[in-house]
Amino acid sequence: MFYCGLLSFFTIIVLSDCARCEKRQDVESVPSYVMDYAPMVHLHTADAYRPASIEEHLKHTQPEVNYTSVSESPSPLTLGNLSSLNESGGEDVYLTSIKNVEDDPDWLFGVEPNNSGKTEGAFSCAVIVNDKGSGLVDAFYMYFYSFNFGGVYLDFLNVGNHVGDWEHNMIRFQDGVPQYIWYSQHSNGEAFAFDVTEKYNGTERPIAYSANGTHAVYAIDGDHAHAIPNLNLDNGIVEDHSDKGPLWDPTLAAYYYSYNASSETFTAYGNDTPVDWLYFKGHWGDEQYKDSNDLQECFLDIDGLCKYTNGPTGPIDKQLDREEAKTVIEAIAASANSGPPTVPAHILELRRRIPDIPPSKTRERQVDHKLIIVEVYRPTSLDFINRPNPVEPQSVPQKHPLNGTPQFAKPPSHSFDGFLSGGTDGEIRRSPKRRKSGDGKSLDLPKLPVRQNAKRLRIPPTLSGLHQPPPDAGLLPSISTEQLVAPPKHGNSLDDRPQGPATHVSHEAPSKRPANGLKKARKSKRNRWSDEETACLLKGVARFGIGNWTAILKCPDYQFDRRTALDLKDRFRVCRPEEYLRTKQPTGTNVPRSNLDGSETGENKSKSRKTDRKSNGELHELGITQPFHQSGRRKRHKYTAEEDEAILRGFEKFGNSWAAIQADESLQLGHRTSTDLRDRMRTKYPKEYAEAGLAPRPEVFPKPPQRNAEDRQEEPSAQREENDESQQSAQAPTREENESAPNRSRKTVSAPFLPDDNVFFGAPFDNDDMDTTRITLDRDILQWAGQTKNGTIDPLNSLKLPAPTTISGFGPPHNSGATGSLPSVADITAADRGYRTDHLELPSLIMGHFDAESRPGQVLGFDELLS
DNA sequence: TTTAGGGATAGTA
DNA sequence: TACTATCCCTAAA
Repeated sequence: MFYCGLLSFFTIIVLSDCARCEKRQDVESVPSYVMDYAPMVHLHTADAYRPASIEEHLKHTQPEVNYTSVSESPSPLTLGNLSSLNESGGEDVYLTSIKNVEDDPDWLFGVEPNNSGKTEGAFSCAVIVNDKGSGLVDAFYMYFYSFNFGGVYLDFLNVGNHVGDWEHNMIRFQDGVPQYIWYSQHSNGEAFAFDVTEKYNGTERPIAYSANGTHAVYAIDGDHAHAIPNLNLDNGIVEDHSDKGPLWDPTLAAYYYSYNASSETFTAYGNDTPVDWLYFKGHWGDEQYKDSNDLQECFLDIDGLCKYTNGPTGPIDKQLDREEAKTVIEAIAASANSGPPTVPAHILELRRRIPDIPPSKTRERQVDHKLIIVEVYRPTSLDFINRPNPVEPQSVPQKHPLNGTPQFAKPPSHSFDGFLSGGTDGEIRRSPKRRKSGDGKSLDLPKLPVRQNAKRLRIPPTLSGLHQPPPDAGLLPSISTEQLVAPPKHGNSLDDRPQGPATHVSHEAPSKRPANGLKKARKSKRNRWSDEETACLLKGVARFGIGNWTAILKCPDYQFDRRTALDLKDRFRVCRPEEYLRTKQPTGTNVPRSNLDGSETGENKSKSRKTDRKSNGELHELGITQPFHQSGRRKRHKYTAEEDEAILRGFEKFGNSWAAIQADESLQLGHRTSTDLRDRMRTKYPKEYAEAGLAPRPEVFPKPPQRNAEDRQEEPSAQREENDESQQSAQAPTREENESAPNRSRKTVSAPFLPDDNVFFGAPFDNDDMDTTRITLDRDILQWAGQTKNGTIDPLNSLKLPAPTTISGFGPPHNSGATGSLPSVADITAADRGYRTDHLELPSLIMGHFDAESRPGQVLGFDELLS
């Protein structure tokens, strides 16, 4: 922190390195294996509530007992004096938000991890090491968030929100070797043999998935059934959702302690690390709001189904000295045979009022002087842990859910040591269902379940490539008359897409068409956003996050009128300027929704028309009650001169071994990914990149060539210079160059451009006539293609494209007859890549490489086109 | 596991 | 609206 403060003007590289310095200084005494095996946490992409500064949290809360401020509390409250509150009420103290939490104060949202995974400036993790002797060490990785959003159940029930949220992983080591790992989930959790868990990027560090809003920690991503605290519903009704969102490395901004269980004392590893706060016995958030509180909503007035619940207690209450296996197993076994079941009153009440709620599935037991609720039917925790893999049969080799690597193939052979006795936010809830193996005291841990949707559809080899425009597809004339529209200069935008299959022949009156068959470009008319479209956009952003424009655009739930992803972004920027700007602000800053109510005051004043901005009230009317969250995209970081220099040096040293460049410590590029480095090299040093035999990035949509000197003269000189430079440095290599380029595994074949004096399809036309838009093909075209083989062209064998049946003039091609359905190459592609399922897109005709002597009316083979 | 190819989005003019 | 830089996804080696 000290160094960061002094050198704040330094670059990201330095800051990043500083983060490592901090870590090293603070953890010198921490057992190395505690660091080496520390979890990496995938936050949920859509989660608005990120890890938060433990210290900062205190600045925005005040201690209350029974909804009344504690008069004798120290001021200010700090991590160094927090435990003094134990004198004022102990467990009854609630650190209560000073401001209305529904005004979305900044601190509630925590801090987005930076590129290094660090919550910059926010210590949001406490690592607590309990050395139990005889080589047995439990390491707790406590994660702190300032707010827990309980989620919406049954589509209408928002319950379980609370200020403050502590979750954790615990790893049990034997002689420095990790044996088991525990993931805390609500009032319970799961344990796995350490070896079977997913690891981070080639390291030994296990991955933990933090659920959206609740921050429950899971071993795999995807959906996870769980229970509303104190209420059990059928499996699947209530779910946590986790995904591979931003990576958080909790160790980069953490406090480190050892814990002596016999004396119940904490000792900091770092000299300046505050310790006192760990002894605080109270709650880290507000006490459950009373029914009379405007913020509180209890479903059917049932106390167990309230929107806001108590804030949690802290690390000291997480049972830091967990029991040995035998004790726990015996205790649970005993629990299964004791007493009649007791259904909590609020569940009975709910059931009485809602008859179709499933019958009671809980039983309460006293175990180790604690009340536990046993879930009779729903498999959770122990049941889950101790059965063989519940998802995949044992005989089926396990595959990695994402890349097929058999990381989880190891059979579950580890015995369960039963450190499950703790790790709860309150009472312990366990299932009596369990399967013992061996002597009944040792229980097998399962393999991790494989994500249900892990299978990835593949494109059949013969059609592979159809999902991407063939590099030379531009040689073929457009086959869609509806696309024969001279586009704007760079008409590659998605709003050029027709809404239906594009192979349909236009029925437009011929008189409206110029003689060359091309429609004149329509003057772009302003396409105003309708209220319906705007509502769709806002709902889409609430659902997919700021930045997932394409996902919103493609979602069939939302209707847009010829919009592009860019349009969506621009519109959102107009409707909610401050929230959009939040994406551009430094990590960790949040614009509270209270400042987004449409009023234009102070710094929030926006240029956008007030009528276009959407107030909180309007959002509420759309059912949007939560702040918009970010997409999982990393924040952009401009490359510094130092980085560029280092990349160039690295490239000279390692060539295109980007991973080696990244890993070279002397280059200080570890904060960029290897692909980032490739991208930057490709962008910044196209010449060097190309000279090394690497294919420059092809134009996504080839621009029309400069046809003659006149055109060039009209071009602004600066632009021309730029083009000249880029042509020299980044121009696609010629075929010869391609063939001579060494060590190139993939080559880019660029569409050849017509020399200046060539004739274009026999008809003169100006720039406006040139079609640079994508052709959008209906998937039926493939069937058509299959039917259109003749002696000259086999489209599927050449470009896998239908060839035009005529090239005379530019009238509608004779391809309108095929309307049958092709099952699904498009679907396969779309399903695989998340694209629309009804179209395939190809670049359209730009400048055909036609010889002036080509004969109108003749079908040319692809080879002829190339020749 | 790494790189290549190229699409998507952010940011700016 | 246009354009580039950066980030991202995925096929292929």
